Amino acid sequence: MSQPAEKRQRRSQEDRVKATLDVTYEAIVTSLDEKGYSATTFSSVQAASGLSRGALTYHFSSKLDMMVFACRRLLEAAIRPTQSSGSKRAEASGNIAEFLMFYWRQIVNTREGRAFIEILIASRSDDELDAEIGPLLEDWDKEICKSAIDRFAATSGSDDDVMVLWSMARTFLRGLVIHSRFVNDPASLEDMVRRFGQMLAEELRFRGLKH
Amino acid sequence: MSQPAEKRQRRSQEDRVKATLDVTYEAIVTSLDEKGYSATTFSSVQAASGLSRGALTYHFSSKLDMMVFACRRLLEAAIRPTQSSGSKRAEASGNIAEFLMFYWRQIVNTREGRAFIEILIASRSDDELDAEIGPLLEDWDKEICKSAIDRFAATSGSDDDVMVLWSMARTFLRGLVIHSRFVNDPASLEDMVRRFGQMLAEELRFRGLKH
DNA sequence: TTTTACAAAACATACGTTCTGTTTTTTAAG
DNA sequence: CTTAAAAAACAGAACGTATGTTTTGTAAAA
Repeated sequence: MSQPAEKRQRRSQEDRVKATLDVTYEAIVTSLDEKGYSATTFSSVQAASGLSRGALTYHFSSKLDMMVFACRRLLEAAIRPTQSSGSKRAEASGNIAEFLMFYWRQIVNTREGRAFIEILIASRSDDELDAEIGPLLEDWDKEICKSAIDRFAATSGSDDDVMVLWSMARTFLRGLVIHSRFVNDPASLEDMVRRFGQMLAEELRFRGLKH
Repeated sequence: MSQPAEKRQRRSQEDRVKATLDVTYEAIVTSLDEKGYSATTFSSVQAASGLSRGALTYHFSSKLDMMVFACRRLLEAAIRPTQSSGSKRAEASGNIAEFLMFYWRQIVNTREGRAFIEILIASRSDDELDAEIGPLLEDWDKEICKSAIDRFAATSGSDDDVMVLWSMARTFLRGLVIHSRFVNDPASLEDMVRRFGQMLAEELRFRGLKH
């Protein structure tokens, strides 16, 4: 039988694994966002990825393993965009409210953001999951607080205030994902982001910028 | 065999059903809080309630039914305490921040509050659940907004602002339940409640009280 | 005596895991 | 450069368990 020239090319093991893990990650995120944590099964990831059950069980010895893997990548992905061009633009404007809207649209209210919340909620009741990702979350939170201090200054002048205020902002945006259950209009959620942004702007400014 | 005099007394059907449903409700809430939505099964509710499988399946034709029942009661329970003595005391102080702390401690960060969040998150991915409770949530949200207008006034004078601000407060507190995954110390969560209460107090005051 | 309320077993299904093959890449000898 | 053995990557079936639901049987109240 003839086989297409561009297919069946020889790939290194490294490339094969990377491609498989990338596809798997996307499938897990999609499934978490659309079906939730408990309905994110080997079967659902299989269906969303097109991979075989064997491929999944080869790379992940258990569902827990799979979720820890996804969580690690999600944590990385939630740091990277704040160093992107969109972020820089929002930061350059000096407008805290605008930056918060960027954070809502590009980080929290995304497939990845919602998938992350599914894992967070699941870890509340799943002791094994909590034991695995708990330390990761604490470390990540500290890192986020650190980079918040680099980016923001509080009107009070206190760095502790910066950490508390930015933690509050993230807290609020995650709560907004839940609040979406009560309202039909996404615009009203963005109104709340704007409103919170105004309140936050009273307490926080970008470092190195005159107010 | 002798049977205790106080037991085996004749009860009306109505009383029997009420007792069974009350016990079931408490068991569902406990299970939702401690095990999460997906692990809240007929078995787990059975174990937490001491009831038989037959008793549960008699009153609830499906798990969905059971959750809708729990959701209805939770929504009622989330309105009642704001008319309690503790609430009145916090309100009488005229201190918005204090009232928010009351709301956090007595409503959101409770077994019931966390159980409710489990249902909210589950309804994000469960279409059948969403179809059942979606309308309930919208109605309930409107009721909450209404009573917020009765209780609060915005410094801007706008009733819409009252609704938005109090929705934001509830949103923040729900987000705080998620944020508890990142921090070990419950006190730091309460610090955030206080801080948000300060910000809220700039925008909101109790009606009928001079500021 | 009929209906309501409860009890408990039976059932099909879907899950997480384990296992036995097969293909692909790597390693290393000739 | 070829080629055979070894290892890694993948494919898919098999297994035990727990879930939601249905069914059949019993006790209490109307």
